[in-house]
Amino acid sequence: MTKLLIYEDNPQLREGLTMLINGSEGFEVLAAFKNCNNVTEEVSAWKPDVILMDIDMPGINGIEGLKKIRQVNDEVKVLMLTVFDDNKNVFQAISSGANGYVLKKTPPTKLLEYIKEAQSGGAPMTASIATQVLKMFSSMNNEKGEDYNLSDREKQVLQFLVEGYSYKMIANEMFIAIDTVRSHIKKIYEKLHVNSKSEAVAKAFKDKLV
Amino acid sequence: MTKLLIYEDNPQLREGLTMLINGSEGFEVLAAFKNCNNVTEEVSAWKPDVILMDIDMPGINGIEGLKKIRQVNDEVKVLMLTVFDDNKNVFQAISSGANGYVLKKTPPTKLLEYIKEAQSGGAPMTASIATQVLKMFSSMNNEKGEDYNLSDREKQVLQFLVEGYSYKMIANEMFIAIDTVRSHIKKIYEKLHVNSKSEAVAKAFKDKLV
DNA sequence: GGCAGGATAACATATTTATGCGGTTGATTT
DNA sequence: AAATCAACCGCATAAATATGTTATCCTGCC
Repeated sequence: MTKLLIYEDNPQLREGLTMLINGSEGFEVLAAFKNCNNVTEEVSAWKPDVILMDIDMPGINGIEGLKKIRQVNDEVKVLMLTVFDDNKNVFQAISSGANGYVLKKTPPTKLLEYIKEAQSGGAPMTASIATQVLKMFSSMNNEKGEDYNLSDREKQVLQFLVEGYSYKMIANEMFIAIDTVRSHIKKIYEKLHVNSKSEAVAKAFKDKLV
Repeated sequence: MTKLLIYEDNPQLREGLTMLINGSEGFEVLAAFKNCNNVTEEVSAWKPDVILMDIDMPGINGIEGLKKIRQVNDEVKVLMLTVFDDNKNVFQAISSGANGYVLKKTPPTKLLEYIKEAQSGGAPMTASIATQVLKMFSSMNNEKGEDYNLSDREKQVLQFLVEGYSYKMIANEMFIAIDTVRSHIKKIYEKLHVNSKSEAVAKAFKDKLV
């Protein structure tokens, strides 16, 4: 038996969801609320398996509600419900620990599937949402432009620079003379087209060499 | 009619997939290949709607195959097939432009659904994969952990440091004495708990202060 | 009115860094 | 056998950086 809580400000939809789910084999709605004012206490008291959370609610919205829940409970599965596949909300919800993200227009049978999927550890998403997630993901990955072909040793040295080591410390760590460290670093600067330690560090971060 | 290409090195699975899909209403396998050696030409020649791409193949693997495809075609939907939900591969595939990612053990009817979903612009993912994607997503968004409450002026100075400016240059840019720059930087180091320029720069990148 | 804190500035000093030059060794390629 | 190149090391010097102490001015706050 899958036990649910529902948070949805629209009375019709709230009733509709409750009826639908209670009328289905293996599901039970413990309670349905019209706002998140007492979400922390309610979740603690009812101990549901899955929570349906509307995103667009007056007062405490769904994202904030989700955050409140996650402060006290990392186990319960939270399925976000929304009308639009709005980029910003999707991102926020996901990074706040939502387990799934589905549009309200999802057909009833599909919704029940999604709930089951969420409960069993999946991450149900409406197709349009999933696509967005992948897009965001791939857009933030700059596939490390240049290579600069640093030698192995030079890469090691750069690594130490990034970690804030001085020449002396690097020499110690690598069991070589400080002058050799200098040589390596000079070479690194040439290859990276920079002329100071901090520029090299910045470039290492920007170009994801580290 | 959904037209497909299949890339799969295992002969049994390749045949099995082909039979399954050709035996289903509305699907047609244009061709099935055992490696990606000529993937670019093949895709250009056959113009499929969807490509099923095995990840683990000898020679050119599925990820590299995908990249080759994306060099010449951004439209075709590519569905990655894999045995394991291996973290590294998932990330690579997604950021290389895969449209979906499903496990080989997916039941036939489900697979056909996924193909349809991919074709219509969705992003079909096996539950375990979707969960991983969400995890990666939320872990990489550490919404600027600390604040260090740098003053406005200090933030400006840090910005210049990150961009590789020397004290002298910063003094010039900000119309203040070099000793004042020193003062600011000393304060910044205290607040960031570091004691060198490059450490400050590294921290600025890590904590997304810039 | 006093107090805290940010922004400004000067002075001194030790350390680190950047850059130049030179060199040896050993592995790989041609 | 000659050439190339990464890795190693030394010396010298100028510039930049790190650290300390001190002090003024202004603004917001109780």
